[in-house]
Amino acid sequence: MMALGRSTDLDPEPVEHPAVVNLSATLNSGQVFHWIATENGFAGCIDQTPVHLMQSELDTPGANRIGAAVRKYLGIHHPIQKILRTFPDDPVMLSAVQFCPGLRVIEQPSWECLATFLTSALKQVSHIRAITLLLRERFGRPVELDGMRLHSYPSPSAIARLTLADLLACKLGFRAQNLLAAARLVESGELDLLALRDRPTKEALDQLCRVPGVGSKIANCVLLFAYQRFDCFPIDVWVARALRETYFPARAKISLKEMQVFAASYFGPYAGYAQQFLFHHWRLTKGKR
DNA sequence: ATCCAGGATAGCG
DNA sequence: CGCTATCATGGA
Repeated sequence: MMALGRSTDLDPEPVEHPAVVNLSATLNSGQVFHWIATENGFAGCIDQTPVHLMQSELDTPGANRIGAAVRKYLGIHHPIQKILRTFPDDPVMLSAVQFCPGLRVIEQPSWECLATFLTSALKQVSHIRAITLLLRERFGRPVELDGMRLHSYPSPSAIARLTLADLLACKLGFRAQNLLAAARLVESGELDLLALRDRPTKEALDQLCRVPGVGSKIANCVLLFAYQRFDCFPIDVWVARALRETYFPARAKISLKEMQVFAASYFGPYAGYAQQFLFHHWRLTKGKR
């Protein structure tokens, strides 16, 4: 519908730093799974709105005239230099940032984020992507963009009225029941994703963990990627590996709890942002994928 | 063929 | 508290 850089709405506050966002890295760094590469950018939906994102438009000087929804989604307003300065000054952190300085933590719609990470459990990024695109195709709202047919993520109510078999047919496996239960919790109002915005982090984590299939890791992902709680530090297999090998090299075993305690004190107020650099770097260099 | 993936959880000691 | 088996599915 609206391409980058065509918005006419006034922006009273110019972007503090020019947008130095690496679009492809950001959209393929395991925080969002539905963007489709095109000849000159990426096509997908921001919530219900189809958008064609282009690196070239992010790089042009007038980038602060990019549509407000896009700016918000991509975190273009994040004070990235300031954030980077809060990171611990160690060689591993440094090389992770140097590996991909344009990586950003984006801001996703809460339901979409919760649902996709529910389906992410014990799955590779490519699998999560396949599942997400299937769910969108079958149960999302179809929209058109530059001759392409895209789909928004299915709403809680759309999923709540499905059968288990519908979801199993999307390769969800043991995650199907969890997604169905989550959709019904949101649909019934028992889980209020809007209200989470105003709750303290600890309480929001507890609320999210009441959803079957959501534990510490996924809850932290949702708070980080949807609610912009930059101190939240999800620990998946890759980050756990990075932490063990880097900060506890002599120890045979290190518990998840120990790593959480360490991360909370070591990485600073933007620990979650640091975590995303570590994850991206580790997965792409140590994972040979 | 075997191992592993942006995990969570029940059951056990 | 910590440890373990188990849960589907597909790519490497």
